Amino acid sequence: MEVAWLNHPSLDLDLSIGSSLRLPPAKAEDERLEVKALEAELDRASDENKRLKEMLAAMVASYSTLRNQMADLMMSSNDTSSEGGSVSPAGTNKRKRDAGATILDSAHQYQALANAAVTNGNKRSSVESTSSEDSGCKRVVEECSKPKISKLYVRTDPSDSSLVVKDGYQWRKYGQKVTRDNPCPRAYFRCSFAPACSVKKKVQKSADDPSMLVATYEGEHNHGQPSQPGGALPAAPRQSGVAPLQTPATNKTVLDGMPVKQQRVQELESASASPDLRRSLVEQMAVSLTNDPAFKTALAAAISGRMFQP
DNA sequence: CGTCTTTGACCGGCGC
DNA sequence: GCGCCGGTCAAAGACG
Repeated sequence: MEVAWLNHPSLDLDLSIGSSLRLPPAKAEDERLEVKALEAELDRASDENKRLKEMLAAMVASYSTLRNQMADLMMSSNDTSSEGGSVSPAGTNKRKRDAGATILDSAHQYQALANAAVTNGNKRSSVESTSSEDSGCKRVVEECSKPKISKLYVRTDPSDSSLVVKDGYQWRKYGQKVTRDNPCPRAYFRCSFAPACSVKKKVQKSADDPSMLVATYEGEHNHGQPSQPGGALPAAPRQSGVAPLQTPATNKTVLDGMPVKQQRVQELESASASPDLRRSLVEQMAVSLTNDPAFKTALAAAISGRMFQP
């Protein structure tokens, strides 16, 4: 992964134009006032520029750190698969699923970086995303090697012990276990909307980040989304169906790009969409956009371009 | 009263 | 074969 957008020409935010605005001393008083106003504006722009550069530096540093950690994790994963000695804190990584957990955590760290980018970017940017409101719904979907298995990462309140991931479907909890590699319990859910639906869901807090819920979907829904606008939706009092953010079994990823975004826009434009649905769709679109390098480049260009506007 | 959650027991796969 | 561990079952209780 490259950070080529950081080298974008429009990201050269160095403002050294103050000296070119000096006026001859024989100007009228109103012109002096105008010059002062312009200088004040320049000062504000310079401060803004300074803050933006600090944010960029922090983001690059975070990215470098996480990339190094990712490389370490990948190397240790290879080591444990080729050698008997394991240094994993989870103990003996003898089982195949442990290797998968390592990959999962790596993806988790990349998502943490993406979330940090969203948060930092919204502090000063004129582009605001509802996902920065920290409502516990920053999500990303990672495709797994196996078909019909998908993972969903949901940021939630660390103090919230409920393992509920609102994805628009109706789930029935049928078990809970404390696994060896994670002190947080893992909850097992089955789709309760259709009795014949074989989709299962496992939800567990991340061992590294208690504020991150990891939902693993297995199987494929053989019915529509219960909370889809216009669709039949039985009352689900305990688990308020919010937005059908994705169909887990289809392994559609929000990172894929425009087709999903266009679909979300169409859903957003639907007059029958509930406020919760629209909010969640906006959140998903924001996450999707922040994972798009082209969008980042355009955003950086817009920010830098705006600063030089009169 | 129907549905859902909780939780201990049970089952099967895997490694030693 | 035994023990560990993840996943599932099912009875009991909670809730609206």
